[in-house]
Amino acid sequence: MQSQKKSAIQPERDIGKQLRAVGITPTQQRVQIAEILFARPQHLSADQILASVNSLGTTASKATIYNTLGLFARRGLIREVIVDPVKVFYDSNTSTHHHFFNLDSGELTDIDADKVVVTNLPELPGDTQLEGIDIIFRVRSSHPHEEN
Amino acid sequence: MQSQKKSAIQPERDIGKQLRAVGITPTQQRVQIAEILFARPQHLSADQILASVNSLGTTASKATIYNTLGLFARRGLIREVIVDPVKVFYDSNTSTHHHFFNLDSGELTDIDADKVVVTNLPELPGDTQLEGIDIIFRVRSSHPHEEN
DNA sequence: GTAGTTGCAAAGTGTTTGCAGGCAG
DNA sequence: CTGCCTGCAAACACTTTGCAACTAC
Repeated sequence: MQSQKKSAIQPERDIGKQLRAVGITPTQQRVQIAEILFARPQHLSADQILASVNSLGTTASKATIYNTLGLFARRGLIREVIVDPVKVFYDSNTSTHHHFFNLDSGELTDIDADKVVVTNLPELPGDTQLEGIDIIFRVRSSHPHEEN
Repeated sequence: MQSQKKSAIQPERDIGKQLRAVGITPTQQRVQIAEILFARPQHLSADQILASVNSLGTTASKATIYNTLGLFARRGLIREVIVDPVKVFYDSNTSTHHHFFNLDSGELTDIDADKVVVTNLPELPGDTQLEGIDIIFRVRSSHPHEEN
């Protein structure tokens, strides 16, 4: 009984544990940022996270946001999604999956891994190891569209 | 005989035609940029193109490089490759294919379309149309690697 | 107490823009 | 001649960095 816990009751504690589990000291700011990200699977930009953190009382600086996101990503807690030339998205869903990227709205949507089957994997260039596969379906909202 | 031409003899003329074919006025700079890009299938950044153009005698400004690359991409002459958060690559190979991206060297390599078979295409989000599919294999050079 | 973290502001990058002068047709 | 291009420099947006003050443990 003492090893059981109802999740979502004290998220802070759990998040602290989660961070420690990957060797990250759980500071106020990091826990705050993690709470926002891990609340549900989602795609957020550094800016959005900064805004969320600061609207929740505690503050974090831009520098800390970027440091923390980079750290989380290196530790595998989140995934960087590079689809927009202008900014990076951070995805709190780390299970294998892919994305729709709406070029008009800038919106990012998940695609279940089993929806896209990749066969015939190519052989890697000499002396490299695979870090990850990104599959992005670029879509546009269907209004008639001028090309210029 | 008059409608035959040995390619690569007067590339400028051909490129002029190619540009006109997609409704682009072939100015000096645009032809110059197109020549570099179309010389062979390759992946170049705006910076690299600027350097190439300027080392070839004719000059083009940064603004013109960006304008031209954007224009070429919209007209389908080249393809923008978004893999590096820091800069866009322009790919003069417009046939369907995918990429290896070496995170250590920043190098981009082609993968033939038939090497990667995607089955089970997901259905698009309501009211959108597919613009393109990007598949990127992120790899690292195989030296032991510290994570921090 | 001490290593590690944070915040601020300044610097850095790639890219975009405004506008005067220039070139293509 | 006229509208479209080009170049310059300034503006931009995102991200990174340097360094002093602060916090976790």
